[in-house]
Amino acid sequence: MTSDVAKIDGDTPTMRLLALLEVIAEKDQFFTLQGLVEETGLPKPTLHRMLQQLEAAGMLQRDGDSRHYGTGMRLRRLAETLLMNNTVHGARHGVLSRLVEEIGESCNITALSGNEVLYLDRVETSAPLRFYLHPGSRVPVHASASGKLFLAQMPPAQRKRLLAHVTLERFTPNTRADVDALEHEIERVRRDGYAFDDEELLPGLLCIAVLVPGSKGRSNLGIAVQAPTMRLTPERAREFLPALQRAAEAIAAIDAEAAPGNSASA
Amino acid sequence: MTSDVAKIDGDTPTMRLLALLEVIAEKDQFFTLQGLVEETGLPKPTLHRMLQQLEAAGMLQRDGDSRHYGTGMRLRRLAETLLMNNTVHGARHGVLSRLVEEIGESCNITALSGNEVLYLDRVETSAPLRFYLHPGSRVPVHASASGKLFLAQMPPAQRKRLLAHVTLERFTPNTRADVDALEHEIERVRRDGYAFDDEELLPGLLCIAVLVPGSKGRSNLGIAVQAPTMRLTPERAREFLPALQRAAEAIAAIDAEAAPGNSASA
DNA sequence: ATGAATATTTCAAAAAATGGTATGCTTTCT
DNA sequence: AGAAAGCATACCATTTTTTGAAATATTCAT
Repeated sequence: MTSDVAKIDGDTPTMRLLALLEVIAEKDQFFTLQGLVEETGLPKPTLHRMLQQLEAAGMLQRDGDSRHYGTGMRLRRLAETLLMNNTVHGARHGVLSRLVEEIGESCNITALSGNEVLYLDRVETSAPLRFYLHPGSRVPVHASASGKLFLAQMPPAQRKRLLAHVTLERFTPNTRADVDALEHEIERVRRDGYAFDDEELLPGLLCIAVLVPGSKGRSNLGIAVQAPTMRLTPERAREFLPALQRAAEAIAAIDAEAAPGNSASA
Repeated sequence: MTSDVAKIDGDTPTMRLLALLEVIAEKDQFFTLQGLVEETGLPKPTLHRMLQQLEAAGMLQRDGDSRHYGTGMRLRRLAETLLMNNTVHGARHGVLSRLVEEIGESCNITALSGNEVLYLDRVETSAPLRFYLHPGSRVPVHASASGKLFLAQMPPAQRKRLLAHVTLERFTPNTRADVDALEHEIERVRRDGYAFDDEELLPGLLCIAVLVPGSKGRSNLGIAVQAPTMRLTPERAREFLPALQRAAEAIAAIDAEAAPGNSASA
């Protein structure tokens, strides 16, 4: 038989529950306890209890007396409510779309998450030649434009601590793979206010990024343009900076507006 | 500011988590730990742990070193997947099929996701000439009938924020590509209770949509008919309204079929 | 700098989840 | 109809997680 199963192996009950919800969300028809047991590899009594709880909570619904489960109204309403109120993400996405339209290359919004740079959102250019990097993926701090920006604005102690736990892997000849080269580069980034990734992660990929201004000078968001070196040179990339900066400020404005307790209006 | 809050008092960790997700889903702004403490009445360390776990799972996302949380990509994807798949073989799909059979044109169910309209489900007419639009695709809010309905029922502040960050791209001469024209149209839509898309997105495509009634007057679901202008005029489209409305109510009824006598024991 | 507000860690007690095994209910095969 | 098989549900000792008050650390405002 097919082994394309999606075994669940959460470390904690919470993780298991979330993973289970994801499995259930994929279902386009009613499902059974037994089916889930086979699909997830979880013990039957455990799964039974989880489904029972979800049903009691109104998140699932059983098809009559039968043994078929489907999504419940509460779960559907949860999903709808979530998407409906998700205006911050929508607004950010809009800014990103506009930026891509203006400069004609793929752009993304990044955040520092742990020791890595996380792609929060991305809009692709319509040009046929392009790198495919999905939102949700992660790249190392030392080999990405956004990562170097995050490092540059960090207090030295914090940067040192972070770098101590990171392997400076060399991906290409351009990668800043030792601390001295990286610190030197970071110094430059701090002075300039923007960062390049000039084929430091992937050969042929050029990236320029700026920080999204945060509430107190510190920010965890970056915005970046990525393009093949075939189409984009560092010189021309620098011409994108005003547009990038404008987009960054737009995103900062959105976030400030959406942050309760900030000294803005109420 | 007194106790109109939605205290959480789950009996079990699972219940608490689900209730927490619901509270979070309601947020259209970033939120803080402290804010949730006050809103839910849960002890701070407990809540802190829950948020930490959700963040580690990618369900939430923290805005910098700051203390603001927002929804994470995984949570949004979960919601979208759920809404997408939930309909394909479900009762909603049946309603849609019947509607298509009754009026003879392609119909779809839509939802607002972020700042775009998401096609949840679609049933094609059997007529040979037809626009091919798949479920899962997205269209801009300002150039679709459903999108205008969603905008029309939104609180003005939320609509303003959404529109502020959307490019009102002009797809055709009919596109409402500036805010004034759009707001005027939205006013009309709110009055009428239905919306047209009269070749505003694609030349030759006419669309009429109504909202699926939601629980509190607000809904995130729309249902729409789409047809080539060769076959359908706005006048004739209006004749579909009773059938559309009936279908919308049928879908609302399906979604509401959670029996009220199911309060948790315990 | 100082104090106030907030986030995070700690830890022992309490609660819940776990899953092998046992039991009971339904369907299906002969 | 009866028997066998498949599946859902109950049981419960053990393991694991959660809990939340108090303590500590951090950040923010003045």
